[in-house]
Amino acid sequence: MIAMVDCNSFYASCEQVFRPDLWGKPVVVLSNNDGCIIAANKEAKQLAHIPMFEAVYKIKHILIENKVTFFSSNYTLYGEMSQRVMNILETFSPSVEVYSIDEAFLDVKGLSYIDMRMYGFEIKERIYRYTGLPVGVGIAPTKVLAKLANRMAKKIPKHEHVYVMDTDAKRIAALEWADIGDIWGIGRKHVKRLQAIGVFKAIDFVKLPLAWVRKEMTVVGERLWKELRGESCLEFMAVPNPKKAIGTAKSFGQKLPDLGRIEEACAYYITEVAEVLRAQKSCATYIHVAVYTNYHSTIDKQYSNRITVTMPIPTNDTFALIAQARKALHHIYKPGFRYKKVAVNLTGLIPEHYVQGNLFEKRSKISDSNLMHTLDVLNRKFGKTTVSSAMIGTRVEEWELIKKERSPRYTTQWRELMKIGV
DNA sequence: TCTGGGGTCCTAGGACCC
DNA sequence: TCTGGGGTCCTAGGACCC
Repeated sequence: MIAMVDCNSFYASCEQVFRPDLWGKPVVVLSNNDGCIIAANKEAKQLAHIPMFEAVYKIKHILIENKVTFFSSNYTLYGEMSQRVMNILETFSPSVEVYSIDEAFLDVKGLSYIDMRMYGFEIKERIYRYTGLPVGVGIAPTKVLAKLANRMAKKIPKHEHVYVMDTDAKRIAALEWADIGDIWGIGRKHVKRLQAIGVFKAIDFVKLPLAWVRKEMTVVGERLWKELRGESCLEFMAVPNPKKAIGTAKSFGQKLPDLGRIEEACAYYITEVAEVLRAQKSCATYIHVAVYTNYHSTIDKQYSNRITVTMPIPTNDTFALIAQARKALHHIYKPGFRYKKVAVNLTGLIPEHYVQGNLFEKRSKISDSNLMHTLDVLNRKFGKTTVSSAMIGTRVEEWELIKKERSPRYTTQWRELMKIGV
């Protein structure tokens, strides 16, 4: 059996933990740049028609009329709260797969002597008591079924956020209950095609011939089909695989016509991704750089372009990566446009001790790992850009993201601790 | 004026190798 | 008349997830 634990309206719940005055009230969280809605608690979902991913400026009046509190996203806070939840889960099973910032699978196959429903409630209650965050727990024989059990735990009130699918009769009942689009891994496109041939419920899907599923939905669909029938196909990954790509692509706070600011933003993003790269002890072979104008705009001239460069020797040296990214950017930048976004992506990631040198470059010239290590230590201790490349410049506020309504970073900054009383 | 960001996996087709 | 067969690597595009 596998348990699936996931936090309810995670971002909104994190905000509410530190704001008792908002308990029971509608709360939404906005995307980077305060562009659209990415999370809403159940009060906000009930209250008004608030479509997820809707542009904020279009529905701002609805939010204000309904007294919905909105926050800019505060990933520092969410990441740290997530860590707390995962730490608690580690005490429930020796084998935990952290699937996303707010979800994890627990391998519970060795716990057959325990009452699974009690176990689920214990998880739910302990996490709430220790963190203030509400969670749902679904327990079932496969991952896809555990996801489904988790959904039932939350959607069917009598289950009180804990549901155990431990018999075949319960599995069949679940498949009869679930719409095809409720199944993890079946997205919009497939829902349309399935409905077109009369498949509306999960039970209809598992009755389809496997050959059809394989042909129309590839091996991905085949796995889902088998998992829903109780045959486990998705590997349990207690140890995460190293990332195959590390990238970032953020919109600017304002549109930028000049190469200078874009170069600075690009250098900054490279600095960020290079830190992640070193944290997983990898080196990158390729850098992809792309620029975009605002494709929503009807008045701006549109342009976007991308380029891939190969590093002479795979590296995780921030300065070497910035130098190459800068050259790449010069290739694709064209004057006369108002740019909205620059994206950088590192791929061809290999473990740092497997890096193959080449005859013509001296390795020490390409990378100085002591320097990088010192940089990481300093920035971790004293703050993000305590020591960084001068390419980043000093005009960060001219391109950085807009976050007007960000809550305090209660758990990671002394100056932003929660205050009680007057 | 204002519309997110970071990922994974799979397949087909082209280029190339022996 | 008749022009092989087995393979790898890479990229772009599609679909999906949170």
